[in-house]
Amino acid sequence: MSISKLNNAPSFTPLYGQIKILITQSLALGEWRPGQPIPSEMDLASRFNVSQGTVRKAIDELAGENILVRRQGKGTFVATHTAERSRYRFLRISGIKGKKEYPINDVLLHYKRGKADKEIAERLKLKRGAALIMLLRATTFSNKPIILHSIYLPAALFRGLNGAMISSYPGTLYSLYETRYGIRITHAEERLRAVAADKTATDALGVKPNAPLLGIERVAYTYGDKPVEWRRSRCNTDQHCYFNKLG
Amino acid sequence: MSISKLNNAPSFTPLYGQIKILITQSLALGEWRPGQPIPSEMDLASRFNVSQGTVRKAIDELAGENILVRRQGKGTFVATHTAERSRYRFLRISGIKGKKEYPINDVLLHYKRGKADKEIAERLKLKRGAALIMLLRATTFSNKPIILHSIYLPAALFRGLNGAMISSYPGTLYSLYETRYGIRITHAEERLRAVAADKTATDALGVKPNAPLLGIERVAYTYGDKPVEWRRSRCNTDQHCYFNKLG
DNA sequence: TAGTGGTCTAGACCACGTT
DNA sequence: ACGTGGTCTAGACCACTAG
Repeated sequence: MSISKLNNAPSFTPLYGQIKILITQSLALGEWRPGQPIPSEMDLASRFNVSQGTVRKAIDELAGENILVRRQGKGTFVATHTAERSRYRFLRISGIKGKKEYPINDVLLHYKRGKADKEIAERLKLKRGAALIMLLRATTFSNKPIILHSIYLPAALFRGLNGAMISSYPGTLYSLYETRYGIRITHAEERLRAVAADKTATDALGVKPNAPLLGIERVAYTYGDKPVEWRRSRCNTDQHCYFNKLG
Repeated sequence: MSISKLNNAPSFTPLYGQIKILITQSLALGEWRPGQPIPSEMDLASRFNVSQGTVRKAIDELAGENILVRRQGKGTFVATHTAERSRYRFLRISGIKGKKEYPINDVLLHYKRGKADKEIAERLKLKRGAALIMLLRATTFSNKPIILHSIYLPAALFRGLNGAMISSYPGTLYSLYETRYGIRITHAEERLRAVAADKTATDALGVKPNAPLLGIERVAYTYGDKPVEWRRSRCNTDQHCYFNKLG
């Protein structure tokens, strides 16, 4: 009834914060899988010897971070990239006009293996020269290639991954990471700039040389702020743009 | 003790949601001013005839939306753009290298009045031809102009605003809206794309013609999703970029 | 009908800032 | 010492889903 009694010291961590950490650990260890329900609030309360209200506050925060999803009357579930709903969490580009629904697809253009240079090693917190998987991929709207992605993955985390697996997989890439490798992307950081189209981009996107493109660098993380993927994307913003809300 | 009893109907609004609306109304009407404290949770609880916990939940959400700011031991305050802390809430551009602190300033280049064309009228929910104030403004980092803003304001909301007021004001533009006109920007939506530099941009930013620039369109809102400002910005991203977190 | 999350209450106690 | 927000509890009742 009071882990907090062990914690009168300088840095005070509330009970619900400790519960949050315990729940996150169970998630990271795979005790509860994406898409599956976690135990009810009452069950967790008795398991951790706290009140339902304390568990509730921990779950509230995890739900706010899109780690868990609450469904009234049904239970609390581990968030998953498989749900169609979450497609736009990590795809902030959409069409500029009207609200037509575009069919969105991804095409794998190139697959190879290589080693981390200084920049990628820094971003992914790897050692320089660590083995990487490198993908070149295009996102199409209405079958027109709009975004070109150069994607870099630590080979150690994705053993056995190959081009055929990616091409044949029906969902998003993050859904593949989750279902095939148990790696759930929880959050990401992006840096945007305007760049001139290079040859790779003109070929893949069908734009003129030096056309202005929206350049996006992204580091994607899993539980515990562990970086898992780095990508550099270039987007043709003639008919599409990047949406953002400032709160 | 139960406004909610009036509300067994199809759409159910919890008590704390109603309290949230009441608090927001007091804010919009100026009963509590930016930077000032609102009444304590206990005071509000007795004022609204609900428990402290219900007021607490309402305030929690408003604090999550950056409408209010909690300070333990001191009270709950109306958020303000005057605080240095909030400078970066609406400025997502920063330097690319190291973590040097750049002196950031704004320069007014041009001031005029005009009428709303179709696009601006739509964005600001005005009638076509409504009176506007138009600003051309540059944001400088280390005294170098990096971002050029074309800003459009409904003249009806900013009576008497002129170039001298803006140039002599020491804080951010949103701080000026707040202190001089009682209009607090609460949130905004942005659309980003890559564009080629036009003459206005080459002159103000010192880049080559057709250089790729990051184009940002923003609609800024006050309480009740009321649009108050529209701006189109162009940013030189050679040494700076736009940061974003995806949750 | 039973089980889940969602709301609301009342009260105790803690952490923080000010007086 | 006092008042503020922050945490935690225990219990009642509501809303939603499913068998």
